[in-house]
Amino acid sequence: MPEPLLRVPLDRTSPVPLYFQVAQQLEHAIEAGALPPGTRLDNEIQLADDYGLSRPTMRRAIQYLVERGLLVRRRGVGTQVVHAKVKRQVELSSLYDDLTAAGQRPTTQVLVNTVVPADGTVGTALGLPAGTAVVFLERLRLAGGEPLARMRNYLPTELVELPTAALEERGLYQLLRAAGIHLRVATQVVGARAATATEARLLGEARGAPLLTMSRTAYDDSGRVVEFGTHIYRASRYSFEHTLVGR
Amino acid sequence: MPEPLLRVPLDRTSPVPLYFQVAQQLEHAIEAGALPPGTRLDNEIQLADDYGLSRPTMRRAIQYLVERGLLVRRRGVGTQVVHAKVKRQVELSSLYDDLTAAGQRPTTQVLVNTVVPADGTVGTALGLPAGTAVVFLERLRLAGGEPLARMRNYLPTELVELPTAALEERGLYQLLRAAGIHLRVATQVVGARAATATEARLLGEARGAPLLTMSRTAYDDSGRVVEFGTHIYRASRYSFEHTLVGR
DNA sequence: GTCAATACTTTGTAATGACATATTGACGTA
DNA sequence: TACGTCAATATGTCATTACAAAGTATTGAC
Repeated sequence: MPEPLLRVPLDRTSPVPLYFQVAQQLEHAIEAGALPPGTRLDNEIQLADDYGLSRPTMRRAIQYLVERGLLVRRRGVGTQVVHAKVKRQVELSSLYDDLTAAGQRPTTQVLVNTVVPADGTVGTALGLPAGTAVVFLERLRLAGGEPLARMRNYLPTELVELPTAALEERGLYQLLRAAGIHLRVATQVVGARAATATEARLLGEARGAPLLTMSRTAYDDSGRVVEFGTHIYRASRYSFEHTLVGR
Repeated sequence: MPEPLLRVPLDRTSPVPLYFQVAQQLEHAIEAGALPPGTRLDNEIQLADDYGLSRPTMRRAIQYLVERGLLVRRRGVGTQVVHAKVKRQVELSSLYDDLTAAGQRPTTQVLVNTVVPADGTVGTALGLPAGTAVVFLERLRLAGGEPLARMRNYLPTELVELPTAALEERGLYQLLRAAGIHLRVATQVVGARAATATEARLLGEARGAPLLTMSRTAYDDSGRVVEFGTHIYRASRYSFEHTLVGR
């Protein structure tokens, strides 16, 4: 199958790496339907030649798309398009970011912003002895005027200043980033349970209504625990969606 | 910080790639605590030299661990250990595999194994016109003798033979793999809702009890839809756990 | 005509060399 | 002392080359 892709020439003066330029061009071609699922790409030597690149650079571009689930490669066979559109890799993002990306314009009510002694669960999650003072946030997140989630976060006190006004304007992760804290890894658990009376009232659901629960521990560049959160979402208005890539 | 790691020499005759051997050694050292979070590794040139490898190979080993969230690199600074233990990357696995890996010994009851016409939802998910005949499976998964999930799967008829006896012995994904079908990409949505009376009875929960829901569309090597499933899990006994890696 | 050995294609792994760029810290000067 | 500059250090990008291994197709023998 020939590839008469009209290609934008690469910009070697750009700070954007060549492999990334190529990967993006391919990704656009796939998303635009120019390379429908099942298409076999030329072999990497040929492609490298077409683009005027070396084979490692071309491989790197292809590898990037393989890892994102757009392409599949098999030795002796070739490279094929698997999937036209990837929702977005599971990534370390916040609810605020997700909603903003979806054009939802989220708002936040800060219910609690104080310092409390850590209980056992919070202590172990943050790697601090129980009883240590930690920042405790409780926030209500709304989208389109409707309550969506109640979020509870615990952070080490010395980490960053979090004024309530700022938290009503921006997401927690945005504020952390602005403070030069780079989140790198997180472990999270997603489950479900029934709403208590208080939770139901807050979220505008019936008592006993099913809620999605998510608890997350997020780590820094340097391995420090930055944040531990336990959140509840209205199951009627929210779900977690992502793309998995195998092998 | 020096690195007097006692290293197993690399096996150049092994079919296991050198970069992977190195990555595993580092991973073990990190998990064993020999390289606690925050440790700065030697620079990659030094490391390559220590192992007797070229820089690209050493880079590849490090890169692998960076992508899994164990290490962090910053240009001009160096490579640091972030996190000692990674739960397990979010991967394209089946409930059966997950339970087996956790040592739970799952069992399966096949409730329905038949061919039905696809309704609208199933049709669009599988990319077939509504009304097309598709294989319909309904299975009850138990762990430790207790019901855990009810799973409904829809598959194209021509894909593979799925005898009920085989489905009681093995997981669906195992059977697909055995038939030479390589799952590559999947998109899934995790939510929650209340159990209907029938569902509650089947799973041994009270009516209205919160359930975790997961629907997944899984794709082949070549981009074909292999399977569409809508599953419900007892929230009291199951949750989704994974590690996210940022940036 | 069938089956097995072989050749070819394509990706996978690895080494070597070169230059670019971000970061830190030290040094020197105002 | 404060600030800017520069050097040292580390990772990031890219090219070139060679060989290994897997999968497919072809060819040849029986």
